Amino acid sequence: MLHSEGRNLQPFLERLTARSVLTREEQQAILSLPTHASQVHANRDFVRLGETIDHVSLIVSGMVGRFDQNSEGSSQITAIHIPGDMANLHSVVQPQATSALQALSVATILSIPHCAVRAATAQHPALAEVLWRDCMVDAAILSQWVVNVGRCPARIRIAHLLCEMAVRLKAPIDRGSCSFPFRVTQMQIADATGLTSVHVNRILRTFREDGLVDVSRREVVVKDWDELVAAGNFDPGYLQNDINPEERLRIVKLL
Amino acid sequence: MLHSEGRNLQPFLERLTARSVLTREEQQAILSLPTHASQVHANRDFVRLGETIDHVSLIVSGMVGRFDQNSEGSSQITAIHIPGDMANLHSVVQPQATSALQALSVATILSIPHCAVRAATAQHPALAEVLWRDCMVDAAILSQWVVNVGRCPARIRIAHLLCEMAVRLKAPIDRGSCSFPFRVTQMQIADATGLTSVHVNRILRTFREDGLVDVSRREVVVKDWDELVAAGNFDPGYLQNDINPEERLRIVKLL
DNA sequence: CGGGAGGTTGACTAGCATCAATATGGGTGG
DNA sequence: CCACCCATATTGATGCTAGTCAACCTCCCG
Repeated sequence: MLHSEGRNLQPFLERLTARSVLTREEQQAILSLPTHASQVHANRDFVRLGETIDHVSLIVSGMVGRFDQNSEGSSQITAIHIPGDMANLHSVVQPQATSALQALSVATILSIPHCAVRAATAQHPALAEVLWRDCMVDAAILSQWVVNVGRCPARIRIAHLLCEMAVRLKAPIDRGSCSFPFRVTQMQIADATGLTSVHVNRILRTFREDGLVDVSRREVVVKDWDELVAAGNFDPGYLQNDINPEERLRIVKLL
Repeated sequence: MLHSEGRNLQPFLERLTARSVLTREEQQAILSLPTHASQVHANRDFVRLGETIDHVSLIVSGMVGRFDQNSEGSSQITAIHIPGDMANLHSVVQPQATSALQALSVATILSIPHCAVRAATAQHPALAEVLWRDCMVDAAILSQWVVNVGRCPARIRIAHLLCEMAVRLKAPIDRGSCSFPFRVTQMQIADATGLTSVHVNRILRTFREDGLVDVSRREVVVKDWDELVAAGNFDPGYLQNDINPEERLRIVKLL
């Protein structure tokens, strides 16, 4: 447990200010939140289902999956969180976990006590709305996920996932190609898309053979971004990643 | 457009106070929200995808589906809202609709302007957290839905949907049986579960033949609740419908 | 250098989609 | 009040997508 300086919260603040307008005081309140850093290992819950927790987890490095499972025990990843994401911001208003959290590969997280977040929102009411808003973007992603899993064949589901991750990770596209680190197993892709790892493997092979994208254990190399977007029926609007400054919301009026 | 008295907001207030502690003033602020009533017809969007809206929609009677669709046009219902639900509460912080809303059969809704909701949260900061919390329950339902659609065979998906609706509608269980109004078509069930209407029809037949549950055009008659719960792997915890008063949350401190 | 997790491939199967034909029933106009 | 009509429900036949089971490979780590 290391104590960390406020600069570690900068990515989270940037996430918030990309979508909402914050005053200098509100920004300072975010940056002043107390944190302590820790490492979490892959394949081990650091938040267990049903557990009541008293802190939120900001991801600094690595990726974290939100895991649910059916009664037969087969698991489904319902969200993938990347650095800058608050993996369980919703726990501020709903402390009893309805899903488990697990790193997809080794990850660094910053824990922030609920009470600190609550104190900040009590002092700066607009922050509650900013955080609420952030949660609703996650919900929009989740909603899109239901459509993918419910109404798309495997090829589209996987292509869509790869597109979503590229956009969220802001992988720069250079002459139709891009690449980004993606340290997940095929089994984890299967859990995210509601498929089996065997089938994921076969689809990834066709992607490779078609010159669309190479997915290895450590990274994704997109060979033809436009084709991948087409293969995944991908429309990035729901990610709300490209909001112009003038469209950013301010709910409680500025003084 | 009829102007309606505050008592119409009572079901919504009850929904909120079931999970959160509100002061008398905060309760009054909810009940004083300005509304106007309207009817919406089945199979016609009353909120269109991408539209920017300036009001939220409280459902008074009937049921409303949140519709998404993939690029081939096949639609997926990502949420079913019942009377007392605010179908698009999230639009307060995210006015651009990422899903369409459509009544499943004729429904009555109360529209409430965003500005009124924002004014209420500005005056009573705790309300923002109460509303945020309500949105997060919807998100938990959505998350459960991904698991169902992604990891369960058709029989389980449909049984789970029926169980969820029974619990949310608070259908009383009498000697292992219960029934509740459910005016939806088999096609709508198919859209909710990510199946085809043909397959839904076949599964419903087996339910009838097995003496589990009768689903007609207008209502659901559960013959054997325990068996239906077993068939749907249903655990109602995620609905947070049974929170004891002492567990209700208050985030911003009471004076 | 050995072990184990994860990747790859094949053979076979099952569940659900698709297409198509017919039945039903509730709502409407005459 | 009846007849008609359209949306919905029902049923059958067939095919495809993805699951299952199983064997083997490969790479990474200790």
